[in-house]
Amino acid sequence: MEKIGIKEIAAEAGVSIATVSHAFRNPGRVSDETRKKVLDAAKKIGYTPNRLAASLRTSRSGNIVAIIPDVADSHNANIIRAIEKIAHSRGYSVLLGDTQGSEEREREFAAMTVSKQADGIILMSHRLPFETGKDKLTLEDLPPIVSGCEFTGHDCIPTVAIDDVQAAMDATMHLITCGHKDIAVITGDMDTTSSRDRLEGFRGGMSHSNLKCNEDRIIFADYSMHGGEVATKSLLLGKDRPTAIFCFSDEIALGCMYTLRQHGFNVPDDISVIGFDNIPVAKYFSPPLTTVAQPTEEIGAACATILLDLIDGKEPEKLRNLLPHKLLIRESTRQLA
Amino acid sequence: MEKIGIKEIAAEAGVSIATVSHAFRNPGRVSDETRKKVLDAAKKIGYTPNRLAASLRTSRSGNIVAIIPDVADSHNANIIRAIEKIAHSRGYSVLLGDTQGSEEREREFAAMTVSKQADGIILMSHRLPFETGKDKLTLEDLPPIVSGCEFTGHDCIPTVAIDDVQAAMDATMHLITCGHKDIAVITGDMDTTSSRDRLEGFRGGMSHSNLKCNEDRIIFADYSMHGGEVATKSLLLGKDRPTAIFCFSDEIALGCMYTLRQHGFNVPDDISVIGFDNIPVAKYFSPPLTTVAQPTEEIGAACATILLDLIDGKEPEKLRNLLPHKLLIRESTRQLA
DNA sequence: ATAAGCTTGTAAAACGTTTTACATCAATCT
DNA sequence: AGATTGATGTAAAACGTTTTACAAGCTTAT
Repeated sequence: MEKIGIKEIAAEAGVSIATVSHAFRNPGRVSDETRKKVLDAAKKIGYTPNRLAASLRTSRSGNIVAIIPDVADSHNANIIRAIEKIAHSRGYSVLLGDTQGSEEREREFAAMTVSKQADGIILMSHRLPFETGKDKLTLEDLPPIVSGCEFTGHDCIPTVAIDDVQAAMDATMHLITCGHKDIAVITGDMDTTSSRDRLEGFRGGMSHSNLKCNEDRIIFADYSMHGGEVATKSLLLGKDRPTAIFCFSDEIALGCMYTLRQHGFNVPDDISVIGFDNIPVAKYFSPPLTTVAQPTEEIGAACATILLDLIDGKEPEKLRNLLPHKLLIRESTRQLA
Repeated sequence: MEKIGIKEIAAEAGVSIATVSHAFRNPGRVSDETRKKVLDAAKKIGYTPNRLAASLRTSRSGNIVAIIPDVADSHNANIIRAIEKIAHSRGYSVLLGDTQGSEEREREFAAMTVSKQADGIILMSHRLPFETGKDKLTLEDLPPIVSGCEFTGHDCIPTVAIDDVQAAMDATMHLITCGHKDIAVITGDMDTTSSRDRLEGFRGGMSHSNLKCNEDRIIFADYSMHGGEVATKSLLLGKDRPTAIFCFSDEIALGCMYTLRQHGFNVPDDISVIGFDNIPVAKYFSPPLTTVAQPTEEIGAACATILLDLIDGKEPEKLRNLLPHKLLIRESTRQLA
């Protein structure tokens, strides 16, 4: 299997390498006749262009890197899948940047844009993975980047997310409407803006209904089933019980419901539980989980679309893209008698 | 922000570009003194090597591509995460190849090795993503590749998986030991070797126990919650019910249990359900799912390790790497009175 | 018949590294 | 002293494309 490049097919077709390149990239530039000659030669010899060489020349890698805390998290995985779908359809590949929450790894992955391995970044984190001298950044200071589901605090960065404050308020109001007054919260990682916003939404809902928000009822966890498990245990240590628990992710809710069951509580008879995200398993759970659905498919697609447009030099129309969420009332919450 | 490459730092350090390259890649090749000069200059100017250029020269992209049917599938996602972890630790990045089962996309992703975008392939599919003239392949005919969880039928390809036949037999024997005689099966995609092997294991377990295997009790589905849902509905159409259902994945089992519940059946009181994979949510489900655990972390790690060794030119010790599975008896199966 | 304008093809310079082969110099050996 | 060796630095050739600037030929307009 000897090397086979543009040079070999140029020889085969009896033209120059420039012509071969044009035949592929720039069809209008050559006559139909030569183009056919070239294409035939390429097919005959079995030629596949070397993307590395092309990338080097054009300084476009054709890759984007997705920086995510955890691919195995159901919510993230669904977003990633949507990202990959769009990227692929536009001829890009996606590099997986699973960080397990480590800022160091976020930076390593982000650095792929400077080493030219990637043309842009989709960032699912609340922090910017760069040393930034200044506070006030502009789009020009950064490689093409869009952030998903979290806000970095730099408003020059296009972001796609839902309105977490409003969504959390909706969830809270659902509980309150059901007659719940003593509501506990299990947050995600409070470094994230999503958790902070959701907490703000919760507080808003409570105060809007003139309900007191008992600080002891706010348990801090991280976004995982195990986090929900631990948090719920600590919640159950106290003497009295809340009548409802608002979990800031579905995974947390699953861990929470598991622990409640273990301690002999029935959901929703004894305690109502509401989740957040609407991961695929939520519907199938027992009881089916009431939750606020995020449009994961659309979020991923929007992230990818905006990023690729950015790479193509198109300014994004909006910097702040808020997609609609939706409260899904299933069977893990109930109307209080 | 002007271009900054090896050339600029050579100028800054007052050496040749060859020396700069050596200082980075080949420290022993230059004196400590010059090395320091170079490194200082690099740090001062803020230099990051262009990986594309290096890759072109060395014809090593530093990427591997993971070809998976669906990243959002919990079992796959966990394997991918393990792959990424090992790859990253060895300086490689992983390109996401979500195929949604499409052979065309499998081939597109596999072609990345010929276009030099990737140095190797981790294949989680039962079919080889190449046009192969011959039947009898050797390692030399292929780019570096290892297959995970499925067998392609070409035994020159290193594979890491569990012993699906034995694992399914273990699951079946558990059910039989519990006193079940009328056992239904919901398979995954029967194109896959995993499903075929599991079915074989099931049959083996039944016949080993002198139980008749009723073909009507075998329902074909695909590996998803929805698949489990549909299959279970069809299973419930018949007059009599099996006392146990063996689902070929946990996701199928979740869909199955959901549907059983919807039809008023209690698991495990009315019907026992056993899954396969031990995805993270299995433990948290209600009832906690009895299942056969796959060592996902180890599978992913082994795939990555073997592939990277292969890329480095090391022959794999074994072509067939069977990792141990483990039956996890939880609460979705019960002893028949 | 000359100029102007297309169309089509090409030579050659990039892109930013790595690596080979060679040059230089000092130290060591005979 | 001359030869050998080892350590260190460098020039220059790759790697496989894309793209610019130019050349050649042909058509059309004047």
